Amino acid sequence: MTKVRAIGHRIPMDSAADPRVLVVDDDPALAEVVARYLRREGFEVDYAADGATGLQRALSTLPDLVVLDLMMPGMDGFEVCRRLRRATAVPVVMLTARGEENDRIAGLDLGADDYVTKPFSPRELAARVRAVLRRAAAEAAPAPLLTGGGVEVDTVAHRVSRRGAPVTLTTKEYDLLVCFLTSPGRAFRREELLETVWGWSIGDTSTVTVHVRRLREKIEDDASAPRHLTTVRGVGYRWEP
Amino acid sequence: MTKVRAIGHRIPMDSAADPRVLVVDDDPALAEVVARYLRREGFEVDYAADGATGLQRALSTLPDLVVLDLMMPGMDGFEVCRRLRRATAVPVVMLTARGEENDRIAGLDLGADDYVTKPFSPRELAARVRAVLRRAAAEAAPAPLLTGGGVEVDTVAHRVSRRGAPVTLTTKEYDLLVCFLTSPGRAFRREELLETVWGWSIGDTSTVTVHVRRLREKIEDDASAPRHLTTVRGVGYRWEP
DNA sequence: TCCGAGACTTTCGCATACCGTAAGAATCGT
DNA sequence: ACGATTCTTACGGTATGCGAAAGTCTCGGA
Repeated sequence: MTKVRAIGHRIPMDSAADPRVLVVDDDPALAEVVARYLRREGFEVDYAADGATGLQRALSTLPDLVVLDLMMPGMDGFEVCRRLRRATAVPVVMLTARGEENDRIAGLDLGADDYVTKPFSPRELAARVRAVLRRAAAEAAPAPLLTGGGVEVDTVAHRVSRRGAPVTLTTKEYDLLVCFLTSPGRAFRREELLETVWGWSIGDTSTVTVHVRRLREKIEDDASAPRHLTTVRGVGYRWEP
Repeated sequence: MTKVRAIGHRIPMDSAADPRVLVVDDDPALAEVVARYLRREGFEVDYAADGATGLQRALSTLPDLVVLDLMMPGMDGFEVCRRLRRATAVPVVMLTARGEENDRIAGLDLGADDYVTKPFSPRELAARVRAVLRRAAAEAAPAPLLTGGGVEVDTVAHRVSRRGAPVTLTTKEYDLLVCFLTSPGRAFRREELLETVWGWSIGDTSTVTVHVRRLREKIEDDASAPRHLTTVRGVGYRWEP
């Protein structure tokens, strides 16, 4: 995972309950419309009528997302967003007036995840809210990792690390490692590896030997006394977790 | 395209033809004025004189947008809008009498995308119609806001900036960047990019190489030592946030 | 309709990292 | 101790990615 989310942010997908949205707007009529629509769309909606209240509510209830009006008396949307960002990573959707280009840019700078320009339809807002939540969930979802013996392989990012430290492998080394990690403890014959990793049905098995050696050099503490990628004499190699 | 729209709703931007608008109003004189103006503004206009007919027509012809009078004998605008929403996602612009605040709220609540209070100028209505169509098209677009590594992409405005400074990208460069930013950290094979961005199943992958290079030239501090758009040797490229 | 600018694609040469082979050294099992 | 197996190292060929530039394509203006 690349980005660390701040403490306390609930991830909607993880919970069975509906995603909770906090709407902060000084126009009660608008907020009411928005809230009703969002509720019908399956969100649990809370409401605050000004910036200070909204901030406090957000920090205490930790909603899944905050809909934030930009122009408010007292503490405006900018300020709320900024303070919110200090403590949490809760996604924010800004409501801005049409054509406030500068405000939009500044809003992005402050870490708003999306913006909707007034006038907007509740349907549009709901769509944006859903999209942002989807993105946030995807971002928080950890990448599937192959692990074993202090080695981690992120097959999505195509990245390898050993005790947290990044390791650069060549294609063949990578394929070999993945092969071993998907079947830890299993002994692979050289011919088998040649078939699986190289796609050869016949060939010089010393090729495997050399690549295993190179792989050991990168992921073992002591390549001449391997503890994970061990030799099975007369057969081939095996990964010890 | 990431989002599936409700059945049968044409997306105006996708079609070369003029957007089709259905006007539903029980006042033929008013409808005639509106229709004529909208036609001159480049819309294809259909007309229905009452709610029931309008609903049926909307469901059968699937226009790009419906202009709906609120007060009608028989089935009123509320009811039409509600039933329309059950089956389609077609945008709706409501025509309401002045000062009917409750109606306005209820209309939006039912999923209307905008409202115009009577009396209105045809010009104003046309402007609203265009705005709603634009929004509807934007709503169908993928993740509206993408950021990572100091680069910001506004997919709504189709605009890219780096540390706040605007950057102009060509189409392919833009598509590439969007592709990377929607899956940061993920390693893309060249063939994959060729498939996703170019739509080719086979082709010369050096095309990707060259475009990636150009993209680096524009968004990296030092294109020869890329920090975000990195090469994954033997595989392709990856975006580091 | 023709032309030109910009965008896109293809080609080519270069530098480098990678791969496979071979040959000698070391190690293991008996 | 001895043969078989594995390890280690070195080296040349090759694939890969990069950079530059020439060759197409497309679209808008004259």
